[in-house]
Formats: sequence, C-alpha cells, structure tokens
Amino acid sequence: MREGGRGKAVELEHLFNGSALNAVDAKGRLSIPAFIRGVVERRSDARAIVVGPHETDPCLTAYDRGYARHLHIENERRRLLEESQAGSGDNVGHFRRARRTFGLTEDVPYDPSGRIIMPPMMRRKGRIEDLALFVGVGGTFEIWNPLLALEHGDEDLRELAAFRLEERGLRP
Amino acid sequence: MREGGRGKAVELEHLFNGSALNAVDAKGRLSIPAFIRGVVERRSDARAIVVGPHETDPCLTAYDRGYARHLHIENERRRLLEESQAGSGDNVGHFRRARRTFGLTEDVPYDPSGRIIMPPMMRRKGRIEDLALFVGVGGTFEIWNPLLALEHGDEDLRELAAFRLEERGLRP
DNA sequence: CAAAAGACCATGAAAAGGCATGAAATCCCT
DNA sequence: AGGGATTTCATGCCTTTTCATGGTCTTTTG
Repeated sequence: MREGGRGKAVELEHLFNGSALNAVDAKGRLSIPAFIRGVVERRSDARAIVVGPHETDPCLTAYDRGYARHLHIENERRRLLEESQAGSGDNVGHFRRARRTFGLTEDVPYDPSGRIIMPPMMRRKGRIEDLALFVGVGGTFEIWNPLLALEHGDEDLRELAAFRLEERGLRP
Repeated sequence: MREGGRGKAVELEHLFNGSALNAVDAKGRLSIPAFIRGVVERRSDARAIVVGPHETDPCLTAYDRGYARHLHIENERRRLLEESQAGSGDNVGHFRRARRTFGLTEDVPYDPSGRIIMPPMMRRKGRIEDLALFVGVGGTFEIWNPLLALEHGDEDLRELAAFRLEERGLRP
C-alpha cells in the first residue's frame, strides 16, 4: 500500500469528499472530521495533516504527508527542467516555490482522538475563530471560517455553509 | 530502513515543514526547533545538522547528515555525466561544486537539549544576530536573520518573518 | 590565567495525552 | 422494517510531558 510506484500515486487513489462543521475551543483545539482522517490515513498512514494558506481564497488548504511528498517531487522535477532550459539560470523560482510549499505550511499531527491544535499562525491566516468548516476538494481539502464562506464563497459554498450552520441551530 | 538503495531515499521520506523564530543568546547558543530535530533524527539518526551559505539568498541552508551523503552521490553522478558528454572535459565544475558542498559547510552536533553553537563563520555568512528564523523548504531548511528576511525576502517570506516577530512582541 | 566551549540544572509556558460525556450514527436480531 | 443495543464521534476538562531559554559550573585550550 505504500508507494507502489506503478504510475498512479497512492495520494490520488482516495479523494477528499464531503464537508463538516466543527467547533474550535478557546485554545484552538479542534477535531478533524472522521471522513478526512480516513482518507489521510489511507493515503499516508500517518496521523497528521499539513495546513497552509490557500492560494487564492480566504481560507486554508490542507492535505496529508503523502501529498506533501508529491508536491516536493514535482518541485524538484520542475527545477531540473528549468535548470536545463534557461542555461545554468537562477534557481530563484525554485526556492520561492519551495519556501511557499514548506515554509508557509505546518505539519500538524493529530492525537488518537483525532484532534489538532490549529497553529496560531494558521489560525490567523485562515481567520479561524470558533467554528471550522471542512470542505473536501478531491486531492486536498479546505478549512473555512464558515462566516467568511458565507461572505466570500461562490454560490455553492455559501449554500453549504448556510446549511451546516443551520444544522447546528446557528443562523447568522 | 537505512538506505535501501531501491529508488526512494530515506532522506526524502520526511520533509522539513514549518517555521520558527528562536533566540540566539550572548554565547551564540540557539535551540533547533523541535520540528526540525524530529526530521533530522528520523532521516539520519544523528543529532547533528550541516550548515552552509545559501546558493542564492542572504541566509543559510542546512540539512542532516543523510542529506549530505545524498548530495555527494548526486555530485558524483553529475560528474560522470558531464565527463561523458563534454569529451574528457574539465572537471572544474565538479570540483567547484564539491568544494562548495563540503568545504563551505560545517557539521554541527547539537546537545541533548537540542542546542547548537552557531559556528562563527556561519554566523557571519548568514549575518545572524540575536534571532534566527528557521524555514522548512522540504529537503532542506533555511536559517534567516529575520530582519534580512523582511528586507530581502519575497512577499511570502516577508509576511512570515513579520508574523513571527510580532508573535514575540517585536515590531521593527 | 583568561576566555571560550561544553555539560548540567531550573523554570515557565505551551502542547500532548488521557479520561469522561452526550449525541448521533450503525448494527443486528427478531 | 422496527427498535433497542452498540459503536463511533465530537468535545470539555484535567494531568503530564515537552520545549525553549536562562543561569551556573566545570572543562578545555590557547
């Protein structure tokens, strides 16, 4: 199950699918929904997620360690490509990407009961307060402040957030 | 699990991921953040890092001993490649790289509590003063003077440095 | 002898782990 | 298919451990 190497990467055999709204306590502690943990563990058999700012939206992106390795390999491949193309060129682009992929993200293990402490920096970047909306998007998943999702999300996301909030008896 | 040789290197199974800002005391002592030590020890089970000047940026690069071995092997591979290509060509490039990879770097063990004394030459090359910003970049990690990061870094890095400084109650 | 390097202890803050609870979802058996 | 029993989850609370960092004291070395 590890890394068969036969074409398909294990990371993409299981996809993040679904959504959930969970509470964040005063110390920034929160449960990773079970459906996410299932995929994380089948993909990488590590009880940890990697969290970082989303590239374009006011939320966080997250994935498992196997996917992080995948990103690393892609980065290295691209570097070699650029090196051979642009003369002996600068690797500036490479370093920038690597820094973004690994410096701005954090590896966060979860405990046996499936909880993490959202790192303060991520909490701030994602503007996560006392609720976290998890949204599967296939290869990765997103973590939203549900109120921001209502405000800045596309129509589908807004509807999703509204539903999950109502479900909890919250109607802002 | 050491170095199976069958494709995947152990060095790349665990990646440096995250960031931290630590103090450098009057004696030049500083703690290697726990998340770095974890990866270092899983990769090479040695309590030491290898530090050198960064290829393009005003900071230091560092990694574990296993990764140093990896660089050596890569270098040799590349030498053979260039030799067979450019006629019996000069090995100038090879020697230059080897000197850079091993001559300009230093192997620095850390004590049981996880602290090193930054070698004076590195301290000077990286212009490290009383704060050190560690930034994971996958295969390796960087050590910045956070003020230089603010000044010369790309946007992401600047933001990172600013956040880590604020977090400590420092706003330059 | 002086200065630097290294080992050892001390401490406060933060994080990790464990235990308990209530609610919801699932299973299972008639 | 129903309905009770069981398991899984999310979540609050409390305890233990880890970490970063400062200080002191010893050892080494020029």
